[in-house]
Amino acid sequence: MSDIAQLAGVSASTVSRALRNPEAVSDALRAKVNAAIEQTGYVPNRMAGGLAASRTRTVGVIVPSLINTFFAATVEAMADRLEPHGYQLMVGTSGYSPEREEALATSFLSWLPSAMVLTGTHHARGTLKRLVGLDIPIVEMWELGDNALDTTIGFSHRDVGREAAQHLFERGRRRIAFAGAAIDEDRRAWQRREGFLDAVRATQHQSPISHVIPQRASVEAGAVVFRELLEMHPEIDGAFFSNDALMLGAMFECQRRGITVPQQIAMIGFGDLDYGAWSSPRLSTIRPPRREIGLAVADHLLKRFNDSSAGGEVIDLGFQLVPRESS
Amino acid sequence: MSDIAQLAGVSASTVSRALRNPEAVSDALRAKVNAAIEQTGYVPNRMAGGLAASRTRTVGVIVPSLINTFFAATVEAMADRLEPHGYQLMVGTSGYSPEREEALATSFLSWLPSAMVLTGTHHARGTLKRLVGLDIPIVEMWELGDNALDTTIGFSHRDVGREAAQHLFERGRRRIAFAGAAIDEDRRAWQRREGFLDAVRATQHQSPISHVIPQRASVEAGAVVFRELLEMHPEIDGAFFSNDALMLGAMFECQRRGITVPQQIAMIGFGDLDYGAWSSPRLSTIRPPRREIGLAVADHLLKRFNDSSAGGEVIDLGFQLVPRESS
DNA sequence: ATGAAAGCGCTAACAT
DNA sequence: ATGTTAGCGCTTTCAT
Repeated sequence: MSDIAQLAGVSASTVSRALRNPEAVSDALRAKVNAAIEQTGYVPNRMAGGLAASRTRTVGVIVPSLINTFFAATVEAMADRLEPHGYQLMVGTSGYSPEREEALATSFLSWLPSAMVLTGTHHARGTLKRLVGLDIPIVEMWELGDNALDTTIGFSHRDVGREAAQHLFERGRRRIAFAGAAIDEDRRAWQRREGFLDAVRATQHQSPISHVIPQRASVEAGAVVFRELLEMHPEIDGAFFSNDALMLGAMFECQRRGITVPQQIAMIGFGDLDYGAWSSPRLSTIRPPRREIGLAVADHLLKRFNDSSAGGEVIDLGFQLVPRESS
Repeated sequence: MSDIAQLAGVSASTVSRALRNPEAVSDALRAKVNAAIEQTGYVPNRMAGGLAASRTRTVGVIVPSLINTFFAATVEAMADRLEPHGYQLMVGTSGYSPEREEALATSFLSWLPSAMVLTGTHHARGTLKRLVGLDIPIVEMWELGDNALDTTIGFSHRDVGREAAQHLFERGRRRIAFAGAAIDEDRRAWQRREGFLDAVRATQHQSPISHVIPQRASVEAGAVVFRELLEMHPEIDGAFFSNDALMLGAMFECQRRGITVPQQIAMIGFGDLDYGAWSSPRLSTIRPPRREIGLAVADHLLKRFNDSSAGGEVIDLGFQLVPRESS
C-alpha cells in the first residue's frame, strides 16, 4: 500500500480511504490512486486490513450439505449478490450435526466475519453461547423461528405439509400417507410431516398414515420407503414425500410394478428438483424459494452493514405449490 | 493470547508454539497452555496469525458450479480431509467463465492461502500470470494436462468418450451418436465428445453423428437434444450423452414416445448421478472419481505442506464404466 | 480533505 | 525448551 501511496504521491491513509471510503477522498487524488492500483495490479492484504479493522468482509455460512442442491442454490445466490460488494463467503457443511455446526461456527469466528448465516433455528448450546453478544448480524435461514438469535429468513415447513395434504384431498384422495427419510436429523422434514399429519387429522378424524426410514433421502431410499409403505398399507391412494428424490424413487418403483400414477396412487413431493418437470408422468411438488432465500439473506446483510440499528426481523418467503401430472 | 500466556504462566511465544508446533513445547507447559485455552474458550485471531506468518491455513478452491453435484462432492470430500488438519476452504464458483475465475483467484490470493485449487487446465492469461511464481502449491483438478501450472489430479475425458463408444459397439450398436449440451463452455464435455468421435471414426471409417445444443446440461436439455437428434438421425440405435442429466431427460422422452430402451436405442451417460441406478430401466454410465479427486487433492496438499520440495505431479485417478440396463 | 502515528494480535528469528 | 523482540500491512483516531 505504501508503494501505491508513493506512486500516487499521497499518504497510505489516503490510499486506504480511497479503497474503503471513496467519497472521503477528492476526485483528483482518488483518480491518481486508482491509476496506481491499476498500473501495479495491487491487491490489498486482507489479513492486515482485517487485523487493523478487527473485522473482515467475510460472511460465514453453515449449511447441512452442498450435495443437496437446495442449499447449493441458496449459497450460490448469496455469493452472487454479496461478491460485487466485496464480501467473501466462507462456506462450511455440518452434515446435519449440531456438534459439527458448533465446531464450524467457532472456527469461522476466528476469521472475524462481518456476519454469520446458519441453517435452521435449532443449534447446540455452545453455538448459541458463542454467537449471542457478538455485535454482528446473525441470520438463521430456511426455517422460521420464534425465539431466533437475530433474524430469520425462510418459510413454514408445517404449512408445506398442510398444503400437500390439502392438495391430495382436493384431488379426491382419501387414504393418503406421508413417506419420509431420516426425519430425525432433518428438523425441517420433520415439520413437513407434522403439518401433513395435522391436516389429515383435522380433515378425517382418523389416525394418519406415516412411514419413515432411518437412512438419508435419496432416489434409492424413495424406492425402499415406498415399497415398505405399500406392504403395510396397500389401500393408500395418495402420498406426500418429504423430498422429490424420494418421490422419484417411488415413481420408478411404480413403473417397475405397473402401478399407474396418478390413477392408482397420486404423488406430491417437496423441492422441485429439475427432473420432476420432465419425467413421465411429470411430478407434482412444492417449490421452496431456494435462490430467493440466498438473495434475501444477502440483501438483509447488506442493509445491516450500512445501518447497524436494524435486526431481529422474521422474513417469510413462502413457497409454491406446483401441481403437475403425478397428482 | 497474552491472557492465555499469563494464565499458564508462560510467554506468548510458548502459547503460539503450543498451538502451531506442539512437539516443540514440553509436555508440562503444553498441558498448562491447553488447560488455559480450555478454560477461557480462547480462539486465536487468524488475521493476526496470517499477517505475522504471511500465510493462512486456507485453501482457495474454484469450481464451475456447486449446483452441479460433481463438484459439490469433490469440495465436500476435500473439506472433510483438510479441516481436521486446521485448513479452511474458501470456495468460489466461476460459472464456467474464465474471467470470473480470474477475479476469484485474485480475490482469494488476498487471503494469503496456503494453496490454490482450480478446476480444469484452461485458464485466462491473467489467472496464470497471478499464479505462477507464487511459492504455494497449485492444483488443477478434474482434467489431466500436459503443460500444467504445477500438479494435476483427475482423469482423461477423451478416454471416457472412447470407452463409451467402444461399449456401445460391444453391445452390437452400429449407428451411434453423441448428444451434448453447452460443450463450448465445458471443455471436459468437449473432450468426451472428441474421444467418442475419434473412436467412431477409427472403428467405422464413416463420419460420426453428433448433436449439441447451446443451453446448459439439464434433464430438460436432454429431452430437447434427444428429440432433435432423432429428427435428424432417426436411424440411430445407440447414444452417448455427455452427462447423466441429459440421458435421464432422453429416457423420459423415450417413455413418452414409446421408444424402448435399450432395445430400440441403447444409452450411456457420464456422471453416475444417483437416480441412474434406480430408474427403470437403470441407466448405464461412466462414473468419475468425484470424492476421490477431493481426497487426492487434499492428501497431495497435506504432503506438500510438510515437504515443500515435491510438486509438478500428474495423478490419473481413472474412471469406471458402469454398465446397467439402458445399454 | 489529507497526513502522522499508534496499534490490531499474532509469528518467527534470535538469544539464552 | 523457553523468552525477548521486531515486525507483518493495513485502519483509524487525531491533528491539521
